[in-house]
Amino acid sequence: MKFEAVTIKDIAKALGISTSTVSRALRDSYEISPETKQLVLDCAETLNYRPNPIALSLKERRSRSIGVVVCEIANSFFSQVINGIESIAYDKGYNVIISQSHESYEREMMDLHYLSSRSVDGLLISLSTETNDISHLQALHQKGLPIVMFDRISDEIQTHCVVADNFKGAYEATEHLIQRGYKKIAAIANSEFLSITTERLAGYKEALHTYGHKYNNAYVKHCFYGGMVFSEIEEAVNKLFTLKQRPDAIITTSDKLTTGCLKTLVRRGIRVPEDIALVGFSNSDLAELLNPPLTVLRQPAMEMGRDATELLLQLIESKRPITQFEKRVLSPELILGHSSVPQPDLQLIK
Amino acid sequence: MKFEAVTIKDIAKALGISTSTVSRALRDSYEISPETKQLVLDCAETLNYRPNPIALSLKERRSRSIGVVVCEIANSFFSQVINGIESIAYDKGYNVIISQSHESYEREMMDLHYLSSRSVDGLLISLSTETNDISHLQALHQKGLPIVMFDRISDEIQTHCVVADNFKGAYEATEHLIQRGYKKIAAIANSEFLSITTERLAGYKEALHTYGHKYNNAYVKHCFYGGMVFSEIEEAVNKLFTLKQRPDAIITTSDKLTTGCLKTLVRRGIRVPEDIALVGFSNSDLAELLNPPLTVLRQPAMEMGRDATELLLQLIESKRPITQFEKRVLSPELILGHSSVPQPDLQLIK
DNA sequence: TTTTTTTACGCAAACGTTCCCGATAACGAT
DNA sequence: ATCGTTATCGGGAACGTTTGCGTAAAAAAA
Repeated sequence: MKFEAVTIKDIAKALGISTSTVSRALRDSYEISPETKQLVLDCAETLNYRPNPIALSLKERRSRSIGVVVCEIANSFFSQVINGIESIAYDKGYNVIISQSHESYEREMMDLHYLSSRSVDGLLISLSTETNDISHLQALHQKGLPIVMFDRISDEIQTHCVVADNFKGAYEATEHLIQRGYKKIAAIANSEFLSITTERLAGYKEALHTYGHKYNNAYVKHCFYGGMVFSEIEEAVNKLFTLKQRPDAIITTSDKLTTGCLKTLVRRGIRVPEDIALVGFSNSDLAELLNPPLTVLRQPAMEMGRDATELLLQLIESKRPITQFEKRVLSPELILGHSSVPQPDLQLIK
Repeated sequence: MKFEAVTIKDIAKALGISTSTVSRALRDSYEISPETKQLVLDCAETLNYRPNPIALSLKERRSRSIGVVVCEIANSFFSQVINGIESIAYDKGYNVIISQSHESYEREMMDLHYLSSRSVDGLLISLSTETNDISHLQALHQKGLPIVMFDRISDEIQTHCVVADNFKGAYEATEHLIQRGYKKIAAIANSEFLSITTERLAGYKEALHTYGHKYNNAYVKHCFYGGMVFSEIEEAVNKLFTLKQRPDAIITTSDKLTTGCLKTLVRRGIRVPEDIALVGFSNSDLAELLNPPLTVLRQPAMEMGRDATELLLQLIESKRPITQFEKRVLSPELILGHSSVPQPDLQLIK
């Protein structure tokens, strides 16, 4: 069932020379005569020699692969991030090993353990919604594993980070709703553990404050599993709708929450934006095709992936330990749809 | 920048015994005394020993990793397949390396070369839309690399396959449109190279034939890049709309084509299903939220991934060469939306 | 007691590669 | 003739692990 790969030994044997010579010839060392080099190169060609990356990894003590931990691939934002990661890694000859936490802390730990046992050279991670304690990451980091965090970060680890300007995004989305005349703006957010939750809610609150709206705690609902469990969103929406002061707009803080919220509203027969407006973070390509076309905050996902990977490779390939860390903050983009247009205005559009 | 991992040598040195003893103790060999075993185990524990998988791979000549080649991760169908693949691989201790062809033949070749040089133990692949010649795959297969194909397969390679019942799916979708009263049903399909194209169009034609509709060649448009190039879809739609006998329904044969087609129609201000009906293959979770809610053919993606992985691991772990190959055919599911409901019926629904 | 068996461990090779040290030969300089 | 250079190559250790074989001591059988 196994096919025998051709090694430098085979070339050496075929040519009657030593493996060291073959190795050096292939690496174009100066101490090999041009003739021998050519001989080796030709022989390697005809035998279809491929260097064994595993032997190389063992020798050089690096695997030329990086680990990626995200909560879900089947999520527009993360799959776009991965595209960014891949594009850079591929160019630099690095292998990308992707694993999903499925928003589970336990699973994240397993992934991390798995990746480190696979001896990846570095790690890109966006924390799971359940993750509160990051001592497992700390441990890896202190052992010297280069780590770059993106999107859902933690400042308990001193390293490079790449995030969207969550505060600004949420601020602008809320401001947008206010300017459109909405008065009672609710928020459905992720787990309180997550950095994005804190930052986005802060932007939301700040916008309310700036425009003289007062913050209502009952208007903010948290979905611990970030929408992985659908009933969570249903419950959040239900609670908002049973308030005496029913909100007239909702802002959601992540992809899954946004589409999940819309799904709940649609299934309950609540009209958007006539009954309630909706604006949310989402990187779905289908936002404009939804009913109604959604006003979304789109993160520069691909770019985030690229940036994070560049920073990681920089960390990996640096000779001396790096102590100055960078936090890149990219701007999200507010893309207008119809889900945030109050009824009178809507007539004008249609 | 590198952290020194603890090896069996360290344990051996610490305990004053040989590495072979340590190795055997860790593997719970019968020829090691219980006391020594305990000693080694304890020592490994305190030193936080982790076996080096690279050294193991080199020794055992297997990497315990499988390669996956799909055209795009950011595609509901494929990300769901990957979830299925991952779930099985993870259980069996296999690593999954994902790479994307982005529907490019050249890129697929590079991916394959990369994966094989990475010495994966097996390969799961769904061909790119450009792929016409599969001699590169043949070569790998003949060298003994276990391969399982899924979704977009080729019967030029004798191996396990996992596919949806494309014929039946397309037949049922077309039948559905016919029964709803549509008379002029067009199809927007993928590259003619792809197995799914042939099979799905065959189902489409068969349904037309069964119900006495005659097949019109002008009603079938191919998108060579399967919707990766958006203009392709626009062009296909435009051509259909310039026909003297304008079609009253469209069936699309893949996820990207389905949503791309809807996007084109929406942007052109064409109403669905009032002006034209739409049914397509899609695994998007958002189908029901679209405007209009889409009637889709949903493939059992997760299950396909799981099945394919099981078959692959079976191939990999088999002692003797396998000559009997299996082709698993799973049923897609027709999920009704509003995009395939003629106008009068639509009144009733609303 | 002697012989055999069992128990418990070590030595060393192997996986494919790189690279530090030599080693050899040719050649010019002394 | 001797020496130092230079060019070109090979030997062998090393990366971390497993494993076949050998062997000492201990236990069991004779």
